[in-house]
Amino acid sequence: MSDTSAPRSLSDPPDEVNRRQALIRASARLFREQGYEATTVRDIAGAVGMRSGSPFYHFKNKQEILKAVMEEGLHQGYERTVAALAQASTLQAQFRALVRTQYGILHDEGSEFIAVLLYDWRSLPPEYKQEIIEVKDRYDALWQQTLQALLQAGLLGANAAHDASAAEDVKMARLMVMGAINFTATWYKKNPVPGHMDLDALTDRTVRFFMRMDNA
Amino acid sequence: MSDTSAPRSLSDPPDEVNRRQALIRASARLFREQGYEATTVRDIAGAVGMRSGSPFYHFKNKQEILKAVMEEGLHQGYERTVAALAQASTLQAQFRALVRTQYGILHDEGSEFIAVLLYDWRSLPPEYKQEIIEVKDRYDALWQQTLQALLQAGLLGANAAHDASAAEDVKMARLMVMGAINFTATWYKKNPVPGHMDLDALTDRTVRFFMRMDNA
DNA sequence: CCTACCGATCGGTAGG
DNA sequence: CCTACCGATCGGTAGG
Repeated sequence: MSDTSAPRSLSDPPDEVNRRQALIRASARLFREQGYEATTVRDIAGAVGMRSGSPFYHFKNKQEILKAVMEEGLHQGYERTVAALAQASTLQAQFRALVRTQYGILHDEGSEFIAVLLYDWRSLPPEYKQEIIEVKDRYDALWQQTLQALLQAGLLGANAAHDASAAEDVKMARLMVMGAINFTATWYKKNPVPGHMDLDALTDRTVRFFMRMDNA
Repeated sequence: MSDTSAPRSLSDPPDEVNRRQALIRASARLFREQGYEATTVRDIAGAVGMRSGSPFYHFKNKQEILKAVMEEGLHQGYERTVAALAQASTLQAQFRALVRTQYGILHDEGSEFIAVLLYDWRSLPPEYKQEIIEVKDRYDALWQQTLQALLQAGLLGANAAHDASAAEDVKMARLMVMGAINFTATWYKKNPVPGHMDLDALTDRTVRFFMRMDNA
């Protein structure tokens, strides 16, 4: 239905793609707040000023909306992470960039896609999971390189590298660090009061906890 | 409906409480697999051999079942953690005990309650959240003591204690460590193949990553 | 705890 | 993208 749409002139497609994007963004916000199962197609339609049947003009069913939200999250996350890493010169700066970017991806306004990926994963039909996992692997690979180098330098975690930082150790380190960061989705709240911890302060504390600082 | 049941002799109540427990256990398993919203009262009833209306003899609505699952998890978790801590003599042994116990609570067969608490939190009605939070605070306090001592001794995390291990630092350390552990609920799978990492191995790796080992 | 049932809602579709 | 609609299912209840 979306790959065999009628031929159209070069001037009218933008709107259709914008409506689709609006649905994805609104869905992400609603899924993030209420969960996928508790969110109604009518909720989604209403959020963008449509009637209840209209989202099915853009997606063939509700599950495809969920999949699109997750794909959008991985796409944005990948781009933001690559850009952040490119700005960092030292190994330590790279780690800080990874942490700060992940916090932004999880907590920035309008950036609810990855939180949905994490917390509504079980609602995604198995056929779709494979596709998403492949994209997610490329995303995780961005972390793997920096963490591998940090481990080898003895700068990550409580202990100096044991052997030669086996691939298994790097993976475990990534799961621990990303797990701690991703879990902030369950407890971190933004701007409740002026004095509260913002994402930069959260990044500081996180980096300090996981990475050796030796400012000596 | 449940607080004004008919007066009964001292010999027949046990069964009623057993049926209620069976509902809680079955619900926990179903919620863990499918999520609260995707689980039907009919699913729950069927899992314990009841008809669809019968769970409402034990709970006044579906949300009360969710609340009961979470309360059961916190109760069991508290007891298991206290027992594990009591067995540990050194500070390091206490940390290992906390980690291993939490992994058991999250991944042992028949122990799905806390995973439900973590992943279906947003489905719990706000009125109930307050009650659960109070119990959860006591649970978290069990971690706080050990982590505070570890931080002060410079044994936790990548850096030696900075100031005097402020309460904020202890809380942050707990959120990071428990976050990493709790997040295993999303990726760790039990006994897939003989050679796979079991909970003891997972504990080893976790402890080694977060706590200074100095076996010198 | 069962039988029988109900009102409400939900995902999705036909036909324009 | 709307109107109008449908079959299925869901949480919950009455009455025993």
